[in-house]
Amino acid sequence: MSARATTRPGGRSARVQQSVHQAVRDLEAEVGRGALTVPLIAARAGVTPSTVYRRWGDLRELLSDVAVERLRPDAPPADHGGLRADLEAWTVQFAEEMSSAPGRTYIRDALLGDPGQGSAVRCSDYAAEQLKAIGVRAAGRGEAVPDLETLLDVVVAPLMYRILFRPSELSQAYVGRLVAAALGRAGSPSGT
Amino acid sequence: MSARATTRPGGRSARVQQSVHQAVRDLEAEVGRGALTVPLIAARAGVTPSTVYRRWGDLRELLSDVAVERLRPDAPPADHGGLRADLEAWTVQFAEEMSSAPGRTYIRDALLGDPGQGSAVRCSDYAAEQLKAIGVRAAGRGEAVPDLETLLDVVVAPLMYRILFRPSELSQAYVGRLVAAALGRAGSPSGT
DNA sequence: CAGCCTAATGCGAAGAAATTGCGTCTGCCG
DNA sequence: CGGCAGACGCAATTTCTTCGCATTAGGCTG
Repeated sequence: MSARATTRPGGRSARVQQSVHQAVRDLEAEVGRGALTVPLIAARAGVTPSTVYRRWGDLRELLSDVAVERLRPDAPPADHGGLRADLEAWTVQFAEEMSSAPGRTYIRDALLGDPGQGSAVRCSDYAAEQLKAIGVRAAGRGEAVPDLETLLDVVVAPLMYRILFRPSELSQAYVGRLVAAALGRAGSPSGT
Repeated sequence: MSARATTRPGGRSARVQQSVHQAVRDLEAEVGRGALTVPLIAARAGVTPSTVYRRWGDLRELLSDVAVERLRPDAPPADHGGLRADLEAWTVQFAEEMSSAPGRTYIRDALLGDPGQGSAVRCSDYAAEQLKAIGVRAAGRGEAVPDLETLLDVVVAPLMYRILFRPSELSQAYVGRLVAAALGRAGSPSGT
């Protein structure tokens, strides 16, 4: 599950976590991701390596923790006045962010670092929350809304599959087809 | 791209590669995946650690290489006399293999161990080849065959997304719905 | 078939990273 | 105000990683 904020903000643990996270982000930009090591990060954060090892276990879990933070949406999905427009805009932005070089790195870090897959679940939940918000808003307008599971299957899953397994271009036309396919199934339940 | 067989079978390089791969498989079963280290593997394989580092770079790439081998299909998809039956059987088997504990481990190793994503592409190609074989056979029977890209989007992608990001149960009913969705789109092109 | 030539491996040392025990300190709670 | 549990710093030890150099295997040419 990686390290979450266990103590209140202002406590020492919280300060250490924040400091280490910041050190990772800084060093990622300065020396590149490949050159990151625990001792290096610890030195920048002003803590000893053993602290990092005890809190996060190893470098991968720490990077996973940081990556999840970066993948967290910073705002609710933009409102374009209609389900199709909202969904298209969100999907385009999502595809661009995730298929970019940094995006791919964050996804891989998030997936790789956490043995219990907790990080991966959180990533999926982020997308699900955004889609759900779009759906709720559309339902408020009286529109027929596709099932959340269907959206994940038809829109998110193909995008992520191509990003992870087939590093090719994701054309806007392709993204449009995914959205169209999702809307064509409005209301049809999927489930697991 | 990891290390491939560069010399002919029987050469020393080939022997070393085979020996190291075998050591990984053996030790994975004996001490568990988490306890694997390069020096340990090298000792078992009868080579020096530096040889492993030179050929594979690091432990992750080596594990990625081995994982891809294990994910390679060992036989063409079974023939059940019809497209739907073939597709359903293949999908069920694929889902079972990939969602099992070892399957998930191999996928993660293959996916995340290779910086160039060459391993991931190979994994995707394996599935694509199997699906293509099913399609060719069905076309020979005169059946309408779904586009390969559509199959990847509608069947493979959702399965892999759930396996990687949402470690929940993959019910046979869910697999059946995926196949049904794919057949419902027979012939409609997708593309990238 | 003999001998060269490239590339991969073995070996060993040096440097870096990971792990662990123990003492200290912070900050929460009675 | 004082105790207590958990987290951190420090330092020694172990293990992993990298690198230069010598050696050898195997392919290739004459």
